[in-house]
Amino acid sequence: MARASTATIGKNLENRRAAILKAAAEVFLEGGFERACIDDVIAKIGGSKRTIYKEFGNKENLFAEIITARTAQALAANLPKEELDKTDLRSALIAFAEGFLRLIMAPETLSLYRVVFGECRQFPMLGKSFYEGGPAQTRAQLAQILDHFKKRGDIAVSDLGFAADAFISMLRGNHHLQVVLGIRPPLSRKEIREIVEGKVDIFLNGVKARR
Amino acid sequence: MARASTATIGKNLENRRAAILKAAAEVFLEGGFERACIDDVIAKIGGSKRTIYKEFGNKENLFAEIITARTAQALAANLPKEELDKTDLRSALIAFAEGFLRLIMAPETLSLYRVVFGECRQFPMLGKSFYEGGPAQTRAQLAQILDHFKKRGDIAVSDLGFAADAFISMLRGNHHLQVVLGIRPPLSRKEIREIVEGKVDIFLNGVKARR
DNA sequence: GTCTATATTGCGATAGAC
DNA sequence: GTCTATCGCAATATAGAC
Repeated sequence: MARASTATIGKNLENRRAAILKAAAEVFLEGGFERACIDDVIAKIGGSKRTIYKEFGNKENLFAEIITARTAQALAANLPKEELDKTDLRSALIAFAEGFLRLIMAPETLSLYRVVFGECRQFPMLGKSFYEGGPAQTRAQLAQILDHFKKRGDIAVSDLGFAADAFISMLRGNHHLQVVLGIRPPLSRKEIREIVEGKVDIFLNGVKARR
Repeated sequence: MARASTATIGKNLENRRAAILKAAAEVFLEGGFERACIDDVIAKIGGSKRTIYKEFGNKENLFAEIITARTAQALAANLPKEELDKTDLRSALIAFAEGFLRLIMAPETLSLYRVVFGECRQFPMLGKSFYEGGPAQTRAQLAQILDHFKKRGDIAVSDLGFAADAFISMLRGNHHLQVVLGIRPPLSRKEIREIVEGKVDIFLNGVKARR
């Protein structure tokens, strides 16, 4: 669109590549692949389209690099490994759950969700790399935590992968759906804390009345 | 793209409008708004683009009509209302859950998910109408079911909306995520049945060992 | 059919590393 | 000074809304 006025032009190749990736991520994550345009990337950082094409070949490659990089980054920003020996099951689940909800409520994660969902049909590798880099890792981490407490005798179910799946998806909840869809703002830390306690209790004890 | 050879041309305006909506739905749900093109709609049903623009004004209106219609349709195809008096809590939840999973695993529902997620940022009303027409209805239905059994004393939690949310999102699970992302095929009826039983048991009893 | 948007390329000019 | 990446800008080509 408009020319860049005070453009940040990278001095050498490393800076340049990084600047391109950063600006392009903003453009692609805002509107998805088709709506994104190379001129808008240039408008953000200045310079020549030629450089982008020399470095990435075409629009698809640039897009793919951005999505995989973002997925990996979300992974890295993931939940801190607690010392499980010093805590109990309920506290461990609460800590895990709060970290997870904060992660999926972050604006960058939300954009990633929208774009990957919207583009996974046209770019099948996106769905795969997103799932492997994100949800699969989260599930594996939680399964480990559950395993720790199962060995202690705190957990009664046999299939921990299944239980981890159940808990994680329960945590996402309609809240996450609403936030992704843009019909309510991301949950605050306080709201997260309240929701997490309720869900952990359901996960641990169920809703059935004890007779 | 290519011309339609044996095109189904509607005789009157009603037929024509319906034919346009049907063909356009396929085009829009396959690739989202930007990738969809009016020429592809015409290629499916024949006739002139002028008719489409006369009837719907522009691409956005056509898109919006399709999405709201599809959401309403998904709602209509929703879970059958059981006679709750003749069954028990566990059976009622299983029946509800199987209906829900079959619904969200249907190809048309999956396409709707992808497109609405991908476009909700650019068309905020999409997110709202989708949520209100789909997940909100489902949640309300389940809350009613839970209320019935709570009055019977079968359920111990107080916030039934919260519990309904927890159960529904637990049902979606990573399976739904994987299917939407295209990294595994939709669950068969048999797989649904097995998964549902496990999740219902977690929802009712929790995973914690009873001491 | 008209007109705009945009991916992609071509090429001479330039600027910083050495 | 050379070298090389990048720039700036124009040109091509095609798609697609209307």
